[in-house]
Amino acid sequence: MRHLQTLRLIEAVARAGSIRKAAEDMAITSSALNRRITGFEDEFGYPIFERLPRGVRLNPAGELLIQHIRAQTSDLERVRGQVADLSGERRGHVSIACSQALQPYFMPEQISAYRREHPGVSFSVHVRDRASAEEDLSNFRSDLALVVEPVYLAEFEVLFALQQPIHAVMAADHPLAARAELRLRDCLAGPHVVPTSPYGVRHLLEISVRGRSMRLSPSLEADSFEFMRHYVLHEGAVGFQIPVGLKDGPEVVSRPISVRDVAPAHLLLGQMRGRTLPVAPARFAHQLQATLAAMAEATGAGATGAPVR
Amino acid sequence: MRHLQTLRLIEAVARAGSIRKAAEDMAITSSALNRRITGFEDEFGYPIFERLPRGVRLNPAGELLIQHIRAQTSDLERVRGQVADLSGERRGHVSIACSQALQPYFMPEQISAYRREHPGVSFSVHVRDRASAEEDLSNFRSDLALVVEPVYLAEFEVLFALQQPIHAVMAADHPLAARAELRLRDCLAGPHVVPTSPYGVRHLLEISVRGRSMRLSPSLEADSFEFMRHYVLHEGAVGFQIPVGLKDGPEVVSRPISVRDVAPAHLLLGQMRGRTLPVAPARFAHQLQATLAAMAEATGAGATGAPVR
DNA sequence: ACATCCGCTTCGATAAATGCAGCGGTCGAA
DNA sequence: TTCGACCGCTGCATTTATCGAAGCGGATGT
Repeated sequence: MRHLQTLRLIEAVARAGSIRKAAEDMAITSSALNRRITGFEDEFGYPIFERLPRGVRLNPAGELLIQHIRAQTSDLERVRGQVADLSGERRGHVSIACSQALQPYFMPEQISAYRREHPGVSFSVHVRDRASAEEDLSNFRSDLALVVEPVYLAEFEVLFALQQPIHAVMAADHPLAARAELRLRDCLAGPHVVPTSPYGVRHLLEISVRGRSMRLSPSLEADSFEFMRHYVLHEGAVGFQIPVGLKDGPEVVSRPISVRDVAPAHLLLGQMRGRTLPVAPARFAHQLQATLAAMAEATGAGATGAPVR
Repeated sequence: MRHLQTLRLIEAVARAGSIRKAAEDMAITSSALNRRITGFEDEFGYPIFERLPRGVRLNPAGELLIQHIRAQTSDLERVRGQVADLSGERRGHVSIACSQALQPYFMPEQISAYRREHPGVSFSVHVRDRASAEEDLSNFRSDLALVVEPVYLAEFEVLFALQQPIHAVMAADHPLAARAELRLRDCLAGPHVVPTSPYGVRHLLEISVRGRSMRLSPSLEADSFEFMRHYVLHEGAVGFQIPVGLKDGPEVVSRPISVRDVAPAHLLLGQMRGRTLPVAPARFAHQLQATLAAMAEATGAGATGAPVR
């Protein structure tokens, strides 16, 4: 799309922070790029960058504009996908931001299932904590987000919500593994490992201990659930995770913690508010909804859905 | 905005129905225009026009694209307005589709009041029947619509709703003018004039007589309320209109018809669903809401509002 | 059969964008 | 303070893209 070239260049400059750097990225000379920027500002009527001694930065007008540019670029992609769709072929790209819990089992299964039906659709997966997942949505870096306990719900339009009780994760021979359901107090009595604070599970644990006679005193904090899942084997410690990110094996098992102690985690599927998704992301969202609804059905957990626009 | 030139040309071709005609409209040669079209189709990946013996027409892909183009053009206008707004100056353009009833008094007053505050804002007013007003919204030809009894509410997002009882319009010396409230039967007993069928008032009258022992037998049908308002003077007939379009004078007066006979008309202010309005239209919508709410307050009529996004 | 209108192509002329080199300025380290 | 690095910006020659004029072949309606 050549008519978008100037807009792409503007975005590159905003990203690089300097015209010369952006020029290198985009493989043109800085003079040419500079003239395109100033030329655009002239016909736009207002400057969009403020000139600093060491480069440029978007001014408020530029922030407004860059948002438009991103929306516009992504919308053209949506149109192209719809056109491809009515030519019979389903192709396109799905970009999804998701919590780490979905990394090992859920997302790989879902994506490969979708790609079996539509091999022309490619994916990009961004593992994000709950705050930056939403940021990805508003920057059009991701079409969808599947997050545990999102933070700012302003720009986040919920497509489906599923509750999952927090599970304790431990070695199969851990004493607590004998029980079917655990109390939080018992989990915290021994050595335990918890995620770092940006994560939803940690957030829920913090809330649970607050105002009670319990305290998190983790022997290990980590931002990798995968790491923690392996670590519990070595120290006989207890970790925490939601069931969607778990699969009991011969070595590691998980047991639910009573919802009297820890509120269930909300797993939310969402998109940017008001945006019309391209065909492929919309259909993939449908598939996710269906899968999550089936999981809710199976476990009796609360779930609510909304149609994907 | 030069980078939009190709898109504008595409729209011109779609409008003109032929490349040569559009070329003349846009003051370039048909060969240049033809190359831009085919060039765009090439990089877009799909043809967007179907070639007919006597010209071209958008194919389904083109319909999708033209919708994107319109949305994109209008959104850039919105951004520009917001930028102007944060530079202190309020300027921009408001395009509004409204029912004929609002033509003589309401809209002129509202627009001049707004322009007293913001002289930089220009307006275009399109008088539309209730069906085509909504069509205007979805084609981005109008930012706002203020319509009596809209038809298809799918793309129409209601910003404010006001109920107004139908009034009978007649000469000041008409016998019925002596009463404070009229019955529909009395109005239809003598000669009466009614709007043509696309209009909301006619619609409500049709519903009222249906299934009762009354019948519309208009001595005159017209699509101009202004014309009808003058006509009642000559024949001693009764016309129908909602109060927002009326102002009693020495010659012509209006009297409400009992709501037992005719349901009140719904006067709806709306925009295209999901669209973010530019600053000027959004503020003007606010003003309209306030005025309509005050009218509702004064007459005790039902009204509901929603915030303009 | 004929004139008309259409989309599309060719080709030389024209206008626009680009690369190159260089100017003046700010900043941080020597 | 000096010096080098990096910045945005600007003339100038050159390359690249775009345009206008003319014409071709096909479909249409008279």
